[in-house]
Amino acid sequence: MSAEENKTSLHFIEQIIEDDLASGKHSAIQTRFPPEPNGFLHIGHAKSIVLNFELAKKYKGKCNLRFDDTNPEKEKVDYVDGIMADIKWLGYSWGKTLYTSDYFEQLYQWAIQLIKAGKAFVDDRTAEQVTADRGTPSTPATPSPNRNRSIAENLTLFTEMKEGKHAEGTKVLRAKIDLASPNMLMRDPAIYRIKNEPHHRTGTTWHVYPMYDFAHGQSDSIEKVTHSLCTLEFENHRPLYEWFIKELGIFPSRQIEFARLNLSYTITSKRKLLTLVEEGHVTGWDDPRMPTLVAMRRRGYPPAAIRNFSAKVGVAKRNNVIDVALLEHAVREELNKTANRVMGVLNPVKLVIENYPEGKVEMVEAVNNPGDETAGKRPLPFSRELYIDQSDFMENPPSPRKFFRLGPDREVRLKYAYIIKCTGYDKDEAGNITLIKAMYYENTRSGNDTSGKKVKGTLSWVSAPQAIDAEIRLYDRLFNNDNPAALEDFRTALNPNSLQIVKNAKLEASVATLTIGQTVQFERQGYFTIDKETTSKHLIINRTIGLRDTWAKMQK
RNA sequence: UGACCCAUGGUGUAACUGGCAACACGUCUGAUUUUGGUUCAGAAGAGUCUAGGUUCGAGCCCUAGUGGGUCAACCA
Repeated sequence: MSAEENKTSLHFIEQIIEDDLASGKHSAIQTRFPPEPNGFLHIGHAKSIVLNFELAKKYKGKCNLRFDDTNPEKEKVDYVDGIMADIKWLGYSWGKTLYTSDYFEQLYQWAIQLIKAGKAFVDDRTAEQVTADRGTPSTPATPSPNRNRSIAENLTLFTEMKEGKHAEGTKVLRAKIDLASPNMLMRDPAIYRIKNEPHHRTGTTWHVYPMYDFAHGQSDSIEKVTHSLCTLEFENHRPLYEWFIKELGIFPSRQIEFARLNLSYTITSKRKLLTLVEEGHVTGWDDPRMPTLVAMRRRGYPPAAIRNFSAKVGVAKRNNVIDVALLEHAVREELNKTANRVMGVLNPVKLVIENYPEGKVEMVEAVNNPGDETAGKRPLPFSRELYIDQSDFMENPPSPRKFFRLGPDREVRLKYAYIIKCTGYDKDEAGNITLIKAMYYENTRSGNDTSGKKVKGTLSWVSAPQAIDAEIRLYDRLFNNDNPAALEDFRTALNPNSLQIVKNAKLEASVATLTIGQTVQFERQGYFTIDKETTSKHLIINRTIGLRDTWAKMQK
C-alpha cells in the first residue's frame, strides 16, 4: 500500500491537536469528559465520551472523568454511580475520579483574587432585577447600583455569603466585564450564587457555589486539559472561558466546540426523557426503548456497536440529524460477528411429521455461528412434533418464486434436519391455523442428504417436547416522527406499537442457560437478549433488533 | 433586528498547499447461501445555498445576500 492510499482524513479537532503537537504548543494532550451528575447518559453523551477517550488514546494522552457538580439542587450520587457504570460499560477507564467540587476552595480563592483586582462585585439585586437590567443584544445593560462597591466591602460581603449569613437569592457575585458587549454573557455574569441545599459530596460546608462559567474553564485549567471539547451551544461561552483564564493567569486550556449528536426518531433532551419516564410512556430510564446507555445495555446493544457508531457519525460543526438506521446497522454488524445462533419461534404453530416415529428423538448438529468456526456446534433435538412460526406457513401462498416457505403440498427444509412436505392442516372456527401436517424424507438429513432434492426455503423450528417457554418483548421506534424534537409536543408522535409482548414463544432449551445481558440470534428472526426481569420461573427476553428483512420489505 | 457559528447526494462525513466531488448508511439490481441473514459484484442518486469577485483553474480564497443554529437562568 502506498503512502497515498494510507492517508486518512482528520476531522477538525484532530487537525488542531496535530498542529499543536507539531508546533510544540503541547507535548502531550489531555482531554476530559465532564458530565453533570443530574441524570443518565444517553447516546449523545456516548459521542462525546468516545471522542474524548479515543482522542486521548490516539495521541497518547489522557482523558479525565470529571463530574461537574456545581449545582447541589440537581445532583445525586446515584447519578455519579450510574454514569461511571455506563462509561465502564462502554469500554473506557480513567484514573482518579475527579469532581469540580474538589476545587471549590481554589475556585473560591480565585473569586477573592478577582474581587481584589476590582474585577468582581457583590450585587444585592434580585435575579429579576438583574435580568431586567441586562438590556438586549443591541442595547447595553444598565449598571447595577452595586457595581462600584469598594473592594473591602465586596470582600466582606462575599465572605458573609460563604458563611451562610445571607439568604438564597439575596446576593450574588458578579464578574465586572462589559455591559455593552454584544455577547450577553459578558454583561457582568453571575459567577457565585448562594445555595443552602446540601451538596452530595461537600455537604453543608459551602453556602456559595460557582456557576458553570466560573468553574468549568478553571477546572480544565487545574487539570491541565489541553483541549476542552464541548458542544456548539457553548460557543458563546468561549470568550468568558478565556476571560477568566486570562484574568486569573492560569493554564490556558482551549475550548473547542463540535456539533452534538441528534438521532432521527429519537429524543435526547434530558428534560423530555424525564417527561417520558414521569408520565409513564416508558417504564423507566432503562426501558429498552429509551436512548439512554442503560437502556441500550438492557436491550442488548453491544458497547462496541456504540463505539463504532460514534466513530462513524464524524465530528464537525454542522447541525445534524443522524439516521437511526446507522445505529441499527452498527448493532447488527457487531452482533452478526459475535452472537451465537439459536432456534426460537415467536408465534408458534405445531407441525406434526406424520411419518416420523412417535417418541423418537434424534440429535442433529447445529452451527453456533456460521461466520466464526471457533464458536463450534451444538446438538439439537429433533422429533415428530415441532413448532414453526405462523408466518412461515400460508394457506394460499403466492407462486413458489415469491414465497419460499411452507404451504399445502410445498416442500421446505427444516434447518439442520430434513426436507418435509406439507400434507395438510387444521383450522379453528376463526380461521386460524392450529396444526400443520407434514411428511419427511428420510434420506434428506442434513450432512448426508442423498436425495438430490433442492428446496428454496429453509425454516427454523423447535422440537416441541424439549422446547422452553419465554416472554419476548418486541421493541419498535418510540416515535413515528423522524424528528420528534422539532414538534410542538413530542408526545403526539409517540408510537403506540413501540412495545409488543409475545407471551408464549418457544425456544430451544439452551436459551435457559444464558445469563442476563447475553445476546443471541434467533435464526431468521433477529437478535435477542435476556432481560434483567428474568426469574428462574419466568424467562423474559428483549428483542435487541430484527435481522435485515428484505422479505418484509417486498410484502409492502 | 446585535454577536458568534454553520451551509457538499435522502442522511452523515471526506476532498491535504485551490487541480477528475469520495466513503459510509439508506435505496435498487444480480450472484452465492441449509438464516429472504451474512458475503460478493454492481447501479442509481449531488456538481457543492445564491450572486458576484480573485485565478489558467474555486466545494475550498474574498465580498454581499439567503437560509439555519446558539445566546438576554442566581442551570450545565
